[in-house]
Amino acid sequence: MTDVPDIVVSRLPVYLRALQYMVINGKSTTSSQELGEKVGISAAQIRKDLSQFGEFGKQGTGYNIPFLIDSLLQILKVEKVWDVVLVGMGELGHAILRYQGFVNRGFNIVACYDSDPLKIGTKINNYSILDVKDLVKDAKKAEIKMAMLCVPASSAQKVTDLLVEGGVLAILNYAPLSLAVPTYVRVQYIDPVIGLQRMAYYLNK
Amino acid sequence: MTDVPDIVVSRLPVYLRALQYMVINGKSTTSSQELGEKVGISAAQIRKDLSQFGEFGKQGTGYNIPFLIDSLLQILKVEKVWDVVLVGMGELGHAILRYQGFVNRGFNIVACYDSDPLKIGTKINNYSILDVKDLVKDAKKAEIKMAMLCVPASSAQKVTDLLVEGGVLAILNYAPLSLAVPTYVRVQYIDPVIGLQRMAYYLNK
DNA sequence: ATCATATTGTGTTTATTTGCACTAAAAGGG
DNA sequence: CCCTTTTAGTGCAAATAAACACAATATGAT
Ligand SMILES: NC(=O)c1ccc[n+]([C@@H]2O[C@H](COP(=O)([O-])OP(=O)(O)OC[C@H]3O[C@@H](n4cnc5c(N)ncnc54)[C@H](O)[C@@H]3O)[C@@H](O)[C@H]2O)c1
Ligand SMILES: NC(=O)c1ccc[n+]([C@@H]2O[C@H](COP(=O)([O-])OP(=O)(O)OC[C@H]3O[C@@H](n4cnc5c(N)ncnc54)[C@H](O)[C@@H]3O)[C@@H](O)[C@H]2O)c1
Repeated sequence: MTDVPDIVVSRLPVYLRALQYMVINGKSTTSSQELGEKVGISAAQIRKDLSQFGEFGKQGTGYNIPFLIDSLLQILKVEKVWDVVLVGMGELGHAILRYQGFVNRGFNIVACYDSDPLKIGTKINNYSILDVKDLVKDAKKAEIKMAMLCVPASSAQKVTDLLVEGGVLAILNYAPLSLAVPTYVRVQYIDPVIGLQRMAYYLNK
Repeated sequence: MTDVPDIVVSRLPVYLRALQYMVINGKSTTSSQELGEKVGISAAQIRKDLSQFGEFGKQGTGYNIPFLIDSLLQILKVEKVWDVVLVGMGELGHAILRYQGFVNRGFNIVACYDSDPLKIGTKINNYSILDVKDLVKDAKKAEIKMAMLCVPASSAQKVTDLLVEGGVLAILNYAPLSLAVPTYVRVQYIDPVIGLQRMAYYLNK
């Protein structure tokens, strides 16, 4: 458990999402077989992954879904809600701020920033857009560990450096470029075009 | 070249993106070393990946960036622009439709669909929102191969089945759940919460 | 109580992926 | 022209990941 491979960790949120969906559909137990079919991963793989963290199932009967969900929430450290800041209040930043799907999965946007004087001070959904100049200071003060980055590619590295200076350790990057960060900072990339290009390879022209 | 591992293909768009960014910054040659530093992948890995498709560099001098970009565009089949349909014109669908970053990377939204009678027929950016009832027929007729899915989780599988029926072979899914599709159909997932949860694991509470 | 069935957790094997290290080639300087 | 430096492409080894297969155990039916 001290040294779980990244690739195992990366699958856990997918299991969690599928399990939470099962609960919505009124199910209370499942098996590695059934879960595997839902998420497109082999049953053996799922059992191996989970075995990295303990024993959560029962032979013959499978897994109790609420218990497994709870265990995964603990493992992923999302049983409490993390404070997150959002930088870049353009088209995408607005959509993200209005999205209701974060908080019930462990994340709460607590502040949003922009550099455009016309936007700073305006209000959206109870949020006042703050000046990015205050980002480092604010993040340090509130001990913010996570951020979502929605600025144009041209300023993404600059803002990333500010986030790192402010003590942020995890960045969800929507800008279409690779970021340079210290090894202790994690980045996850959201670039729909990368997804489309990965699939285009397999199409016939 | 007939059987390149998925994982290799999945890295190519990342290389491409970094190379295109280098061009913007006025560079015309690079090395596996330099590219590797930009994207956080070892130089050896990059050389191995590219060697799956041919020889693109020159010993001693590295890679000519425009040539390598062109080669990657060919390999990924994005040197032409693919027609894509968008289903689900809510908050996110609107933001995606207005986003200008698709077409210069190989993808063009040609139609958008919704099921809400209040939305069908309304106009956004020269697009008329079409009735999802026509999706299968339209997709077949226009031989659409790619789609972006922005409907709520509760209707995502239903719409997916329509897309498959319409002949779509690649789906970019924004709904927070795993989709069931035939083996010949590819899906890429965009779920920001999954990204955040993957990082939360590494944070200290 | 016994048996058939289901299903976990895991040791072992197999497959895949990455990294290493070297050869070959290209460029530039003196 | 020769030497030094740089760097691609690649065979091989090491590391990592996935699949297999089975003992152990739980359930329910007869
Ligand atoms: N809109 C989409 O659907 C979409 C989809 C995929 C990716 N993206 C990417 O997300 C990012 C944002 O996209 P968008 O459409 O919202 O762009 P946008 O231009 O509408 O918004 C960018 C915002 O960032 C602000 N900004 C610029 N520099 C800043 C800085 N240094 N500090 C703080 N704020 C700064 C701008 O003032 C603006 O409000 C881009 O990188 C884009 O490529 C957007
Ligand atoms: N808004 C965001 O920033 C964001 C972020 C991440 C993920 N998502 C996900 O993206 C999806 C869309 O999000 P949203 O905020 O735009 O939701 P939304 O409710 O605003 O929009 C959903 C749209 O889909 C349409 N729809 C419903 N059923 C349909 C059907 N069968 N056929 C065609 N259209 C149908 C609805 O009429 C509506 O217009 C959701 O699954 C959401 O979880 C959204």
